[in-house]
Amino acid sequence: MSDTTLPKSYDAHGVERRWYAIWEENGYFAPGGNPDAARYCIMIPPPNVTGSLHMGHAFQDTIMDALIRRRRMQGGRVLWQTGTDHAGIATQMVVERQLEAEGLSRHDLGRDRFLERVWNWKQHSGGTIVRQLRRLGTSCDWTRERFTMDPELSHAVREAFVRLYDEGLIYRGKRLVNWDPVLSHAVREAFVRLYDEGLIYRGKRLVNWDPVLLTAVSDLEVSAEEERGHLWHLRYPRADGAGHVVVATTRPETMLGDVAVAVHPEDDRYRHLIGCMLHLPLTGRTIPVIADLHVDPAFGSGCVKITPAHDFNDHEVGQRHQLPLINIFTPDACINDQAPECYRGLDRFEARRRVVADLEQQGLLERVEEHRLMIPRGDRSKAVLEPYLTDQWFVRAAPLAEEAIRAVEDGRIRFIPGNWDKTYFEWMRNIQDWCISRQIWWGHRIPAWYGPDGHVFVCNCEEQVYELAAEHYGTLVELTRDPDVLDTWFSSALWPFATLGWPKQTPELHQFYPTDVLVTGFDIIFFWVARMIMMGLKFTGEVPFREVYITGLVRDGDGNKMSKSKGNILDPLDLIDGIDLETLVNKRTRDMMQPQLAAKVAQATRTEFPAGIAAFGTDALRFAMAALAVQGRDIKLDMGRVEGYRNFCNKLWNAARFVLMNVEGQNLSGRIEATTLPDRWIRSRLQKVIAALDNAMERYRFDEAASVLHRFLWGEFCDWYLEMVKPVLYDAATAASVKSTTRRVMVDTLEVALRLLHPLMPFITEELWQKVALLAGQGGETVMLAAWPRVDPACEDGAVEEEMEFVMTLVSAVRTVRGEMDIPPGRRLVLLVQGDEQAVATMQRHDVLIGVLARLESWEVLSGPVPEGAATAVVPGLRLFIPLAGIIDVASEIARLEKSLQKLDGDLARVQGKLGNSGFLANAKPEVVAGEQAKAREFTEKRHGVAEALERMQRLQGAAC
RNA sequence: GGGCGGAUAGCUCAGUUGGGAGAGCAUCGGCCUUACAAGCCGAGGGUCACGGGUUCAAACCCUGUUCCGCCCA
Repeated sequence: MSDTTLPKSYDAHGVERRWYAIWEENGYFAPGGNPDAARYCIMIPPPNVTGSLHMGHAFQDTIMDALIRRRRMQGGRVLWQTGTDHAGIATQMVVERQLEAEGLSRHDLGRDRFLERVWNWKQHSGGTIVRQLRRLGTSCDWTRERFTMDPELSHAVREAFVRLYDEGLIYRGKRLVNWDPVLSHAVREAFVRLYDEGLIYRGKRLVNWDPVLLTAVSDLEVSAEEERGHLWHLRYPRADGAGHVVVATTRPETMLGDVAVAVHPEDDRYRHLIGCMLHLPLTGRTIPVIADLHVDPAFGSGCVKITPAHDFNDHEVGQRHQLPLINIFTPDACINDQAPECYRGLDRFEARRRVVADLEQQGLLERVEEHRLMIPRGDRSKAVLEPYLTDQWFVRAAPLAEEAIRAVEDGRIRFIPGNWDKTYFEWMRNIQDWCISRQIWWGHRIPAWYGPDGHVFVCNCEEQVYELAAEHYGTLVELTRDPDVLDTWFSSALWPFATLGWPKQTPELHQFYPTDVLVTGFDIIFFWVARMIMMGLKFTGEVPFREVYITGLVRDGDGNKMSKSKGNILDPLDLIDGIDLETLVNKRTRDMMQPQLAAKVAQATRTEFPAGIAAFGTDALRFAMAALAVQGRDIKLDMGRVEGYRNFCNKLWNAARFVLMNVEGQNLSGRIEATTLPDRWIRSRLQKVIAALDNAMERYRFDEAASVLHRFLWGEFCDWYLEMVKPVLYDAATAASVKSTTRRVMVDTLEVALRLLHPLMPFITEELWQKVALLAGQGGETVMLAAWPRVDPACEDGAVEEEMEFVMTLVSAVRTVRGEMDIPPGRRLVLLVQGDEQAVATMQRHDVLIGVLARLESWEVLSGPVPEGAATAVVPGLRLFIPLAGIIDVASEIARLEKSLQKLDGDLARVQGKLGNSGFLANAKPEVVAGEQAKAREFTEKRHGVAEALERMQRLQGAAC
């Protein structure tokens, strides 16, 4: 047999590398079990190919892996589908940055060669994250790994697009988007009402536009933070010459695109102006004063300039009043030809200065105030976004949302914790159309072509589209393909079924769809979860998952969100492998968006981690994640906890070492007949642990699961059971059969515990299980596929647990006296007892056990008077006296007893108060009353013992004086 | 402005249909007791944010207030 002598402490690193490779090579991650076994499937939220592992992954993937491993051990046919997301903008920017370093732009290469570069990059450097994921021990089926740009998935995406378009659910339209002038493409959620039928459509709407990247961007890619700005108060003269009105704005340059001034219809200051015309300064145009309820009379002057082409609110006002749209910006946010000549070509910020200066010169600038406001910036480019009017493709979301709302209402999908359904309903019931086009190159190109007259052909297949066109025009024509690509979330929305082969009706799709649970953060309920539900229902008729477990965010030790700019990011791998301070500081200050913060970040890092971070190992990190996974709450990462669980790993390691030392080479054959109290006790406790663990896992209470296991293994198995085993095994007088049984119980309990712990701590449990399983009579290649333990009611024994409780209470009482008297553990004590026969008999039964654990010289029933200078303790049924003449510090013993008495008096008063209350006796449940009565007896008995001991001590003190 | 969540030991957090306030870390004291000093044995420490109500009984249920966080407008 293999060498079972274990090193003295657990070395996570070597163990982790070794076992993961073996698991993966042996195909343990693929769905096994027999064909009709219970199915279980989880879809991993596909991480971004350009991404790297962060704490959120460590947290969520730990939870998914624990769920998956447990189901697998239960014999289910289990699939954890994995893969990565192509992350349009992020990936395109990575490659564009590389090109920039070579002095090239994507336009120099052209679309095809650029895409080649991206694929090349993906091939060689992409997917770092899937390698990192393996370090967490995630048991996903890597043979089925998918990428959202795989040919099969692309096919699914086009198929979905065409079907939605054919049903009128996709349209093209102009909308105001948040335009990132750096990114140059339209932000997803445009704030426009549905006024058309058809689920996908194309049109001009306002979207969030990145004027640097020259694309629309989605709300997810926008981060608005409060920044310092100004509020300019401008005067617009009345056309009739009777004075002026004052409007307040944070973006004065947009006045060039104003088409009206709005006031609240009830505002007495301005009611008379409604319908009146104003001169729009600098432009020579005349605009009306209109009344609109959206105006807040309390903000600024109470008059609002309306610029429908450049503001989401104004856009809605404009629609209500049929106002024209005047777009004054080019895509890169310079002033265009719609504005007076002198401003054309100016960058928006330069234009702002010029407009303000010109107004001031004309006496039309009333005043300027300091003002704090939320400025939306593109996540990628950091450019200030502009709401911008562009042609985009949209999905009509409302019709899709109806069924998606119903699915949650009728319980086909359940959120955990449950109150997230409120957030979901709130959003779904006010859902806006989804802008799905992006003006970049990396992504799924929109399957739409335009004929010479602009007619649109939407088709899944390029050959077919020419046939369609030929049919339409009666002759072959040239077609131009739409240059835009789809929002990455469009393909993500199809992930649960596209990865299983849809639109083909594959066996996997039938077996594993709908999936069982989605584990994800609340921050993407809107962007991903809701859309998967809509698309799943639309295309498969079924929900994509039955439960959604929503996790909190992992925050740093101070409760701050982890972010690169704050420099408080922790890499899970650094907790696993450890990292020295300098490397950590470098890592945190490298490639910062705002390099001026580097010094501050470095300083904070040095303060928080003066010695760097120790290596805790994967299992410790995972266990900490589970222990901290409290529902409905963010997680403040407590390094002390992680360290504590590393210690737990070591504790477990040494417990196993001890067991192996005592079991190896011994005869372990024969049936288990748990004869000794500790044996019967630990087996009974084990059943309770199995039940509690199952219960916790079914309720997604990973914190409870972790604490049940921790308490049992450390607090019961190690602290009590293994200590109690020693006298049995080391005493030459113990019968061989008893020793043999104890060895069996010891190794069996450990083996079962390892299986229970495996979903949370896969590595150390595998390493130890390999050494322990055979000794415990368990076969099998890996703990991964060992059977999940079941409760054996025959092993449960309440009487045994009670008896053990008594022994433990007694031992603890002696230890407390020892501790408080500062008596070294090495010194053996004499114990005298006085009490009822039953308690004495129990003591006698466990004579050796008590003697060893309490470190007694001897014990006997007291006959005659209590010896002078004895410390006293009282346990149920017994008074304990420990003669300490000459050692005992009378004063401190008196203090100790007085304190004990005081506490007992308090307890007693409370209990007797209840029992003296007729209301309590009449209304409380009988078992509660009985419980209080028992407590009263116990406290009274104990109080007598303590009071007498106190008197004796006081006499002794008096005699000494 | 609307919605959701939080406030319990020095810190991070549990507390399951209302019935003697818990864990880990930190602190203090005693220990190298032959698995483990990443350990062992003890101890101290809380007006459960604040006010009112329901109840025999409230950390828990209702209500109001304060403070903090997040989402939406």
